[in-house]
Amino acid sequence: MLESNKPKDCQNLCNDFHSTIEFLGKRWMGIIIYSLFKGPKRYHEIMENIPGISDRLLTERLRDLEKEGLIVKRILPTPKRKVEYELTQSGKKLEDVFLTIVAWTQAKNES
Amino acid sequence: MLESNKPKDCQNLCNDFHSTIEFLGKRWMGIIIYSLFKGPKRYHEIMENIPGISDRLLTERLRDLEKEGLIVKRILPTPKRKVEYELTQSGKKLEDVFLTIVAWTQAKNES
DNA sequence: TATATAACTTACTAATAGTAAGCTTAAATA
DNA sequence: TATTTAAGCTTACTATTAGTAAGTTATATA
Repeated sequence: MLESNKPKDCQNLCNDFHSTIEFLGKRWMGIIIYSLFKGPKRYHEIMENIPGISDRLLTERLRDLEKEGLIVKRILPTPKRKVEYELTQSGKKLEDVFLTIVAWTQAKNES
Repeated sequence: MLESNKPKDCQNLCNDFHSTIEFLGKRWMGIIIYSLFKGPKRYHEIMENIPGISDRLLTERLRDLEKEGLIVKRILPTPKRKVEYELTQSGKKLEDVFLTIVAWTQAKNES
């Protein structure tokens, strides 16, 4: 997904930016990642953290994130089926990006 | 737009992040802003910079950006109708965010 | 006068998101 | 033992958003 739909005549910087923002910008994507910064979470915990999201889309986004290597899914061998999602190293590094976005939003709302 | 659809039980940081990413994450939004970092551009110049975008969506996004105060539209009094779009102070400050995204993408692609 | 270009607008189709219901496995409770 | 409840999905369908194609207005040039 990060590979497809590349604009053809803009530079590399622009390509890097475009592919990433089109992926991270899909509905709910950002906030799903955001909710995992504090540590691994179970499916229904993520749902509870994100009012308004549907289970269908949550599943779809989690698959996208797995495919891109930003999260890992772990099925725990505990009684009562337990599935956990955790950010990979790559995923965790997005925290910088997210903090910059929050800072920008706050600066904007103050002025 | 930055105001609507707020999740109810996540903290302020999370609200700030959510509203902003849902706005910036709309299709083509990021790359339109990106293309204006180098300075004001005319409608068709933006189009030429962003292969794949349609004129309908470009117009729609430019209106959204105006409404949020991230760009200004300027109709120049030159012969041959000339319209220019320029980032506001708020808009220009997004460059930090964007550079962090590019840096993250490059780090990811290298590893 | 005919054609071209800039910057849109409108109408319509295709893709993506949202809603609602159902499925499966296991544990908890009656 | 039978029934209910919960987690983690899947499927089918509707609504919203994006993409495509054509039309509009005003000036400019051949």
